[in-house]
Amino acid sequence: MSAPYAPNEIESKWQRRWEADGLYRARVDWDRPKHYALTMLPYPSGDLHIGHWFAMTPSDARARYMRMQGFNVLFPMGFDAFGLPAENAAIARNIHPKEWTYDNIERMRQQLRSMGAMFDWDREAISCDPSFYRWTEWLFTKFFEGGLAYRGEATVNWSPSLQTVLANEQVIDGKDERTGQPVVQQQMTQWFFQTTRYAEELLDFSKLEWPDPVRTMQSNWIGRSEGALVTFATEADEPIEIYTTRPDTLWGATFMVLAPEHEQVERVTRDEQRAAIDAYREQAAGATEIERSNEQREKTGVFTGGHAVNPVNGARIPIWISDYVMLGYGTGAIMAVPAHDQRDFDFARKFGLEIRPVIQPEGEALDGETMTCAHLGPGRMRNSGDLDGTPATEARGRANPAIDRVIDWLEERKLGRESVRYRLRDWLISRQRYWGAPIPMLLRGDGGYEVVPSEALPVLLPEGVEFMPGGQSPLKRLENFRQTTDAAGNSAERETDTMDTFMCSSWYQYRYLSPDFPSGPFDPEEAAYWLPVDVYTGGAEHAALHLLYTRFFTKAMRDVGVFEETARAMQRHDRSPQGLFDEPMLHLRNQGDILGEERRGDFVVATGRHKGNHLLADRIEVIDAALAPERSGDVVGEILRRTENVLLVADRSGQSTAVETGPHTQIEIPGIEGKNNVGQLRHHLEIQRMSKSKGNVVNPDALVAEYGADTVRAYLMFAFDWEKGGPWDSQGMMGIVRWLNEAWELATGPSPSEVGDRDAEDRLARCVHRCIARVSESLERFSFNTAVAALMSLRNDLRGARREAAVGAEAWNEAIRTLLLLMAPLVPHIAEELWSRRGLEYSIHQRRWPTADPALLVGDTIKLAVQVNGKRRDEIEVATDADEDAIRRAALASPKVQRHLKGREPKKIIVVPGRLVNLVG
RNA sequence: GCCCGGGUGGCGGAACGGGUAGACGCGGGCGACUUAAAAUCGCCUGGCCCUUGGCCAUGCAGGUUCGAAUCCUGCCCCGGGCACCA
Repeated sequence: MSAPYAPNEIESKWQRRWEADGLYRARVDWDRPKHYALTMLPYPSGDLHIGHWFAMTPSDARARYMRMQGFNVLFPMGFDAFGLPAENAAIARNIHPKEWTYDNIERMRQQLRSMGAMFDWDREAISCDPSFYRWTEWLFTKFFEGGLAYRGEATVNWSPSLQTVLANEQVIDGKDERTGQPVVQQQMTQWFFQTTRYAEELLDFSKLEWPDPVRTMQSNWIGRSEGALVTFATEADEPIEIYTTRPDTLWGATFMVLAPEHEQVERVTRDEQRAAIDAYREQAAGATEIERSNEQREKTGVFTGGHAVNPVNGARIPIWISDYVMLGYGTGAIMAVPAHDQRDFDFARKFGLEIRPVIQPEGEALDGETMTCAHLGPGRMRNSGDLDGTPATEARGRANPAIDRVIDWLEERKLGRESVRYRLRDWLISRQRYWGAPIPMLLRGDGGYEVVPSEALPVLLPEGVEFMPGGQSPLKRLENFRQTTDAAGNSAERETDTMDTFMCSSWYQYRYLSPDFPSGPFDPEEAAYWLPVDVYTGGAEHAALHLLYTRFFTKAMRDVGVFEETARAMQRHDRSPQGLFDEPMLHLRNQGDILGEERRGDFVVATGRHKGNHLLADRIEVIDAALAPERSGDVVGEILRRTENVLLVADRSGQSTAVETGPHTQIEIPGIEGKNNVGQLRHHLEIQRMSKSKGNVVNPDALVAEYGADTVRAYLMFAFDWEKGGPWDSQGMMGIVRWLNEAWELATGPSPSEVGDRDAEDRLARCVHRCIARVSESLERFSFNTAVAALMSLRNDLRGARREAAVGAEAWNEAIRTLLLLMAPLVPHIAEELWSRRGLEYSIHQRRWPTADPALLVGDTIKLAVQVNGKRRDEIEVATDADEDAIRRAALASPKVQRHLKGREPKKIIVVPGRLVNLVG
C-alpha cells in the first residue's frame, strides 16, 4: 500500500525544484514557434484574493498546454504598483507608499508562487521601480516630441476627495469609478495624449480576436457619428458654427442653443439679458455632474436676447444657452430642431418656442402645436424648399438619402460641410498626486515647455516627503524638486504632476520582455521574437479603460518610431514586421467574477419584551431550522441581517422583526461553549460581490493550506463557466478531492492484471484517446470545465478497467502515462509527483502533448438513434462504415420502429452519418 | 431610454457550423462495510402516467424544418455597459 496523496508535501517540493532548475525561464529560440501568453498584472493591494486565482490559474493551464504543444511560451508576471491606495495608506498609517507597496509585493509574490504557475520570475516588472518608470517617462517625452502629448485647457473632472483630476474613462455617473466619490467639472490646463487622433483606427478590430462585448463597448465609447458642420450668421455679426447629425432637419431649426461655457455667449448676449445669462453661467460652472443629471433632465436655460439666421431658409431664430449642450462635443453649439429631437422638443415646450415639423411620416400629418413628442422615425422632407419629398430613412449619415442629399446641397452652396465627430476625448494623464511617475517636463522662464532629456531620466520621485491629510501632493511644496534648470542652464520649474497609473499598464507587456534592459523600454532582440502578445486574459471591467489605452499606446509607440529597431531585428531573422505593431494583444479572453456564497442565517428563538415594533431580547437560542415549527417564542425565524447589536429576524411567513440585544441578553449557540455573544450569530448571506465588509470573502491561502494548490486550481476551473463566473460553492470542492485522490491511487497502484485481454485493452485505449481529443479541444477554446470533466470521465473508465481486471501492465502503464500528461497543465504538482513515482523522465512539463489517434476515436460499430417523424424511438448498432442502404434496412428492421410506422411505408428516410436516421411517414 | 450578454434538473454546468437534451460534478435517496460516525464502495436520481411502454420537458407565445436548447418574429425576466453626444 503506497502513501496517500499529501498535497502540501509534494507541492512545495516541486515548486522549489522547478524554480531551482529554471524550468519556466523563457528564452528566445528562433527555431521554435513562440507564444506570448499574458494575464493582467495585479495591483499590490495586500493579499491575493480568489479572483486572482480564478483569473490566473486557468490562464496558466492554457499557457502550459501551449508549451506542451511545442510552443516556446512566455508567461510573465509583475505588479501595477503606482496608485492612490499606497498614498492613502501612507497618510492613514504614516508608512511611506514605497514601503507599503514593496511589503505588499513581497507577500503577494509568495502567494503567487503558491499557485504553482509557470511564471517566468526573471522577467518580473514592477511599475513603480525607477528602472521601469524611467521608460514610462521616456515614452512620454517621445509622445511629446511626436506631437501626441500636449498641454491644453479643457473642462476636466476634478475629484475634491482625491485632490486630483481624472480621465473621462475613470468617471462613471459623475463619480470616480474606484471610490464612488463625486467629481466636479472644471476648466484646467493639463497634460493630454491625443487619443482622438486614433479614433478611426481604434474602431478597426479586424486584426483582433476579441470578445464582442469588449469591441462594442470600445466602439460605443469612441462614439463615431457622421453629420455636417453648418455656420449660422447672427445679428451680433458673430457667425456660430454648429454640428448636427441630422442636416436633413435644418429647415426645422427654430432656435439655437450654446453650452453655457461657450466662448461666443459673451458676444451674442444683449445687454438686457446679460445679468440673467451671467447668473446661469455661474450656477452651471459650480454644479457637479451629479447635480446636472439629478434634476431628472428637467431642462433649464436662458435666452441671450440675440438672434441668428437659419442659413437654409433665412428664418430669424433666437439664441439660448443651456447646460444640456456640452462644450466638449461637436462645437459646443447646436441648432435646435424640436420637431425631430426629444431634448430640443422638451426645451421648446418648456420655454414656448416654435416647433416646426419638416419630416412627414407616412399617413400622418404632424402639427407643431399638438405634437406630444418629437418625431424621430422615417418620412419625407417637407417645408424644405427644393428638397421637399426626399425620403428620410432611419439610417445614419450618408446611408440616409435625405442626409446624403442635404450634405451635397449644403456643400454646393458653401453653407456647410460633411463632418465626422467622436465622443472620445483626448486622454487626460496629469494627476495631482505623489505616488506616480513624474511627468518629465520643465517650464522655462519664457513660458515654453521642454522635455527632460533622455540622459537625465528618470526624474526620480523624491522619497523624503511629508504627507498631508488632505491628500495634496507633497511634490508641489518641495522646492528643491521644483526648482531646476532648463537645457540652456536657465532657471526653470519642474512639472510636479505625476502620470495616470494607466500609463504604466499601457506598455508593461513590453517591459516584461527585458525588465533590466538599460538602453530602451525593451530589448529589440527580445521584442522581435516575442511580439505581439498572442493571448491576453483578464477581467472585462477594463474594456473601456486599460484595453483602450493600451491599444492607443501601441499605435502611438509605432508612430513615434519606438519599434523601428525591433522591425530591423525581425527582418534579420526573416520575420516580416508588417502589421505586427498595430495592436498589442491579438487574442483576448475575459473571465467572469467569483461571487460570494449564499448562506442561510442562523435560526433563532428569541424571547423578551416588545417595545414598539421591535423586541428587546432577554434570551436568544440558535436551533435547528427543522425544529422551528415546534418551538415558540416571541420571535422565531432566520437572521437576515445584523447591524451592530440589532438583528433582523424573518419568520416563516416572511415577516421580519428587529431584535435588539444588550449586554444582558443570554445567547446560546449549540456547539460553541461558554458565553456566546451577538457577533457569533450568523446572518443570511446573499449572492453578491465578495467584500470584507460583507463577510463573504473566500481566502485562497486557507484553501491551499487545507486542500492544496492543485485542488484549488482544478476546482476553480471545473466549477464555473470561466467566462461567466458565479457564486462560490464550498461543498463542490469534494468532487475534486475525490478525483485527485483516486487518480493518485490509480497511478500508484498495480496494474489490474498480469496478462492483458485484447478487447479490454482496446476499449481502454479508446477511452484514453477520446479523452486526449476532448481535453485538447477544451483547452484550445478556454473551456476549462469540460477539460476537467473529460479527465474525470477517464478516471471513471480507469476505475472500471481496474475492477474488470483484464488490462495488462503495458496497456495500463500507457493509459496512466497519458492521463498524467493530460492532467499536467491543470494540476502541475500532482502530475509531476506521480510522473516521478512511476520512474518517468523529469519533467513532465517538458514532455510533448499526446495526440489522439483518429483510428481509436471511432469504434467498429456505432450506435445510431432512430427517429420516426422526428421522435426518437429506438437505437440501432451498425458497422461504422455501413452504407446508407444498410442503415435503412437496420432501422426498418427495428420492431419498435415498425410499431410506430403502423405498417405504413416511410415516405422518406433521412440518414445523418454518425448521428441518426429519421423515418418520415 | 439605447447597446451588448444570458435564461437548460434541487445546484454548478455539458451539448464543435440544427441531428440521441441533461456529459462531468455537487447535493439527495437506497444499499454494502462499520459497535457507531466519517471516509470509502455499489446502484438510483428532469417531471408525469394507465410503467416489458408512453406523454411532457431547454423563460413565454408563435414560425421555419424530416428534425430546433441551437435559426426567425414578438413578448417576459436576469446580468453588464452607456446615458442630455446634437
